[in-house]
Formats: sequence, C-alpha cells, structure tokens
Amino acid sequence: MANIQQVAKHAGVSVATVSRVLNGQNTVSGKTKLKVEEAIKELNYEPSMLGRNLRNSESRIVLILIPTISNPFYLEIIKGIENIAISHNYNILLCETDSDPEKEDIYFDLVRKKMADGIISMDPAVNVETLKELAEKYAIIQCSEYGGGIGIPYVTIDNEEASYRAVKHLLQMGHKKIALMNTDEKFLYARERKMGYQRALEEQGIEMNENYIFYTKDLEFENGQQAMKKILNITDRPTAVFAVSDLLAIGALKEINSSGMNVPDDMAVVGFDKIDFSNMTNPTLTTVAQPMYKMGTTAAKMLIEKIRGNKVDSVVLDFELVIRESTAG
Amino acid sequence: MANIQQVAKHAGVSVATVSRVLNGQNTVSGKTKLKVEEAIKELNYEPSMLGRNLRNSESRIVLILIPTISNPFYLEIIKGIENIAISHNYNILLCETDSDPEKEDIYFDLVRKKMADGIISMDPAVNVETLKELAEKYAIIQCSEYGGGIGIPYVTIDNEEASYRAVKHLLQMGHKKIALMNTDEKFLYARERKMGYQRALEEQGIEMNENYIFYTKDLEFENGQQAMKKILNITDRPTAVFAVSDLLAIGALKEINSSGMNVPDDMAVVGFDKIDFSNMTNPTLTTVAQPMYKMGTTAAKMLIEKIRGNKVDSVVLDFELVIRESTAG
DNA sequence: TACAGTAATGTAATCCGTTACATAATTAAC
DNA sequence: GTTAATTATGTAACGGATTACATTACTGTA
Repeated sequence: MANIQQVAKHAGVSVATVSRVLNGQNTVSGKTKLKVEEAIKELNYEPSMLGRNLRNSESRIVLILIPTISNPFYLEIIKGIENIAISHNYNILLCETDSDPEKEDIYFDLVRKKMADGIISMDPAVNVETLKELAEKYAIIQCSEYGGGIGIPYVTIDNEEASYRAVKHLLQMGHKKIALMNTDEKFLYARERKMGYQRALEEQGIEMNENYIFYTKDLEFENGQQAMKKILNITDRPTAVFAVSDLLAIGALKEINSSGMNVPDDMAVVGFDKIDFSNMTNPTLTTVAQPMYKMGTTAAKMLIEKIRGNKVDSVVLDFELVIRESTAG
Repeated sequence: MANIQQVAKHAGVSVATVSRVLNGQNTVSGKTKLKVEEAIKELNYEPSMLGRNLRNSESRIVLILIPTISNPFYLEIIKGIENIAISHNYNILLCETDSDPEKEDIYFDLVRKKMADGIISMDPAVNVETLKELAEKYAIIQCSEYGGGIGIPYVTIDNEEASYRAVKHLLQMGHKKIALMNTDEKFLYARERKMGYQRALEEQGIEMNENYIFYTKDLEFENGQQAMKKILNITDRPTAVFAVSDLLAIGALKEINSSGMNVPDDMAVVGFDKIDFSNMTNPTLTTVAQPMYKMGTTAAKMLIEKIRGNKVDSVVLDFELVIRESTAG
C-alpha cells in the first residue's frame, strides 16, 4: 500500500506538493498537479487518515451517547446528527451506555484518548459531574436530555409547555381524571413534564391527585404495561393517561386492549416523542412530536462549532401535538 | 495535554519504558513502574490513540453497514457485534447506507483510508462487485444478508427452512390459502424464502398460486399495509399471510384491523425476525426468531479473526418459530 | 539586462506512540 | 571474583501525513 513518499517519488516531486494536491490547494501548477494525480492513480494510492489525523490532532469522529439503542426515539435524532456530521467530514460512533457509569467511562475515555473530537450526550442518566469536568477540555453538547445549569450547551424542547398542551388536549376532550405515567423525578424532563401536567389541571380548577401519578423505572414498553395494570385497578379509575414516552403509552395501549377495554372510549392515551411505531399501533397514538431530526442537526452543528473552538448557545426547539385515534375516536 | 515524552522526562526514564508500562509489559521493574505511574497521574496523562494507531497501522474501528437504522431488526445484531467488539477493544461505526451506492462508497472509503479495520455488511443491496474487490484487501464479513458464492464469509440462518416451517405451521393450523408477502427476488433471502414457502405448500399437495404472492419494495410497515390492502381485495381471498419481515406483518396487521376483520380468525399473520415490537402489537405476532444477538457476536468474532489475518468459514445459525396470537387465537 | 515581486516547489520539523536493537545493570554460577 | 546469563532500560527509526519556512523558478518592468 503506497504512501505519500512513494507517490512523490513516482511523480518526481516532493511530499509537500503531493499533500497540496491532495488538499486541493491552488498553489500547485497545472502540469505538476497532473503528474501527481497520475502517480496517485498508478500507485492506487489512498491517503491514510491515521497519518493525517495524528498530524492534525483530530480524529474526525464524534460520539453519540444514548442509554439504549432499542428506544426508537433516538433514531431520528441520530439521523439528523449523522447527516450534518457526514457533510462536515465527521463520522459518528454510536455509544450505548445502558446508563451504566462504567460503560460510559469507556466512551469518555475515547475522547480523552483523542479517539473522538466531541460528544453529543443524550443519556439522561449520564454522570453530570464527569460530563462537566470533561466539558472543560472537550467539546460536549447535550441533546434532548440535559442537566440544567451545568454550563454545557443543550438542545431541547420546552417540556413543561409540551406536557401542558398534551394534558390540556385531554381536558378539552372532556376528561377530568387524568393519570400521569412518569419516570423518576431525578430526571429534569420528568420534573418539567409533571409541572406542565399540574399547570394544565389547575388551570381547570382540578387539583393534582398524587394517586393518579405513576412512576416507572424506565421508559420502555414493559413499564407501560405494568403501570397500566395498576391504573386499571385503582378505585375511581381515571379516564385518560398521559405517558411521558410513546413506548410507555404503547405498553398502556396493549394492556388496555388486553383487558377488553376500548381506547379511546374507555380510556384515552397520550404519548410523547412520536416515534415511528406510534403510528403503527391500533389505535394510532396521540403524541407530542419532538422535532427529532431537527434536534439532531442542531446538536451536530453546535458540536462542530464547539470543536472549532467557538462559543455556542443552548437552543429550545418547537414541538407539536399530534392528535390521532387514541384520544379522538 | 501531556505526551509520552513529558511523562518520561517527569519520571526520569525513557519513552520506551513509559510505553512498556502503558502496555503492561512485564519487563519493567517494580519501582520504575511505580515512578512512571506516578508521573502519569501527576501529569494527568492520557495516551493518544492517534499516535498509537498510526504506529500500529490500525484504527480499532469496524464498520457496520446497514440499509437503515429505522429497522429494529438490526438492533439486536448490532448489540451483539458491539459487545464482542468492545471486549476486543474495537469500536463500531454504524453506517446507514440507505442502499445508496454513493453513501456506501463514503463508508468504503473509510477502510481504504485506514480509518476502519474491517466491515460487517448487513445491507442486502450492497454493491457486490465493490465488496468483492474490497474483500481482497480488507477484512469483510457479511451478516444476515449475503451475496452467495463471492467468497466473502457470512453468517446467516437457513432461510429456506425457516420459511418452510413458518408456512408449515400455517398449514397445520388448517390454512390452505396462504399469501406470501415478499420483497424483490433480486435478494437471495427473498428467493430462498419463496422456495421454502413453495416446498411447504407442495408437500401438502397444494400448488403455489402466483396470485397469492405479493412483492413489496421495502420491508417497512407502509409496504405491509399497502400489500395487505391488495390482498384483502382479491377474489378467493387467502386466510393467512406469511410476510418476510415483522414490519411488513405489522403493517398487514394494522390494515386487517382497520378493515374490521379479526386476526387470527379471519386472517392469520406470520412475520419474520422477531423484533421487539412484534410482541407489542395487538394481537402479538407469530414470527420466525432469528438469533440476532448470536448473529452479531458471531459476525464480530469472525471479523476480528479476519483482521488478524486468519481464515474464517461461513456460519449458518439456528432459528426458531415463535407462535403467538396472530396465528393461534 | 537586471531586479523586484510573485508563484511554485522543496526541506525538514512535527504530531505521538511502538519496538528492534543496543547497552547497562543485576543476578547466577563456578 | 569473574564471567555468563538474565533482566531492565535507553536510543532512535518508524508509521504517514501537514506545513512553516527556505529556496528556486518565473514574470513583469524599467
């Protein structure tokens, strides 16, 4: 496998000239350029990124931290990130942390070891302390999930408002007893969404009933099933559920269906995220659409700016309530 | 940011010694090792993979080519690959090709440019010629989807037999008119699955009816919906459908439900892959379980062997028919 | 023709580890 | 106490590109 020296020799020029041709610098004369290009072709030369990366002290790789690849919520975001990254000659390394600090640390090591130029973190369970420390030396952006007030730029939606609107929609459909299926309030988004839920209720003079709030361990299908089982069993059963993720909502849907009840007649359901599957269920799911692709592209652009050494500001994007069959028969 | 020279100086030893400590070679005396470790700690030194990779002519990165990240079928495979990769100190670069030769070529370039040490291809639409050419110089493994007879090792299941068993199950449930929802027969797996379908039918003395075979452009939900629409409209309607992917089957399910018919009473449905979501539908989906995680680990191990320069043989793994609600009321 | 100014090209340092080989230090053996 | 054998450490080349700076070639002008 040829290297740049051999190309230079073969073309009868210096390595500097070859490098100039490779990088499209216009200080090379036409005929020299031709000679070099010919040599490249003849030797089947491909410049090694290893040499180039070392010299440039960059890896052209960015990390994406996600808790699990199984949650389709992240897919669109990843696509957004990827498209921007590729167009700027970056590649992305998808890192599944399982919210496990040890796995996380393996990935953090990659940036410490210069194997990655930056990180987009989407793990709500990320170790904020480590992240903060890392952010002092490396380019880091938080996407969708973020620790507030730690000085790391983030891109997100207004979770409180989104939740408010989702619940308001249920209220407008005539529901008065609305359950909330939420995750642990250690997560900022969980606290924010609960606040929106509360605001919508209180605006209608309904006091928030703690018995209608159900906490799940994760945001997955099974958690939704389990929580729904409980909801179906309480006295003074609610007539609607707002779940903070589509997978939770789909789990709820499944459980309601299995119990012989009808959605939305017996129980309305609202999800959050608008993952692809939310449109494949029966009935289709009313949900809050996060602008996932846009979040991805935005985060990627921010990260690249950060890598370049520029300052970047956090961004709050718009969301949209998508009304489908699970609330409107 | 400290480098190895500074560590060496600080510890009063040579760079060689530092390198030996870093790589855990046992030719370093106890006290020297201690000195070096102390220096590393004091300087907050992290070895740069850029230097190391250049010297070792490796990137410790492997590519995974998938047509789209949206298809959850790949997720478990990816997990399998990732776990093996990580435990061997490799990282994976997930490459979505969209079955687009141009995007594909961007990724192929990464291995040409030494940015990646090998490729696991899962793209059925991959350019076989390029792949073959590349495989002469670089480590390549095909996973799940493969071009036969091109000399590139693959890991897969026996598609013909799997399909045979799925259809046989439908026959055993009493169905005689069974539709096949297949993709373009340019794909090997599509041809194989059709053969299994045919064999099962003919074994029961049923002649394959071309009117019962429906070709879809992709393996996605929408394609399943559309195909199902057609199926519901033909005269002498079948009573069961075998779809070659779960997403197709879920699309079919949705369409049948929407039309007011019942699964499995009016129409039984069998899918293929056993993606997570196949268990979340209503009714749950009977499907052929591919050992996806195992496929991933196997492919990864094969690739690593290949990178090491060893010869590897193709592998055919077992599958399993998972009978759920969509065929057995 | 000579000289200044510009364009083209070359030289060599640099990025940061790894490791073959050389050398120094230690231990073992007699 | 020597010498041989072993262990520990050091020196310097190497991997493959980029680029500041130096040098050479060329163009234009008086």
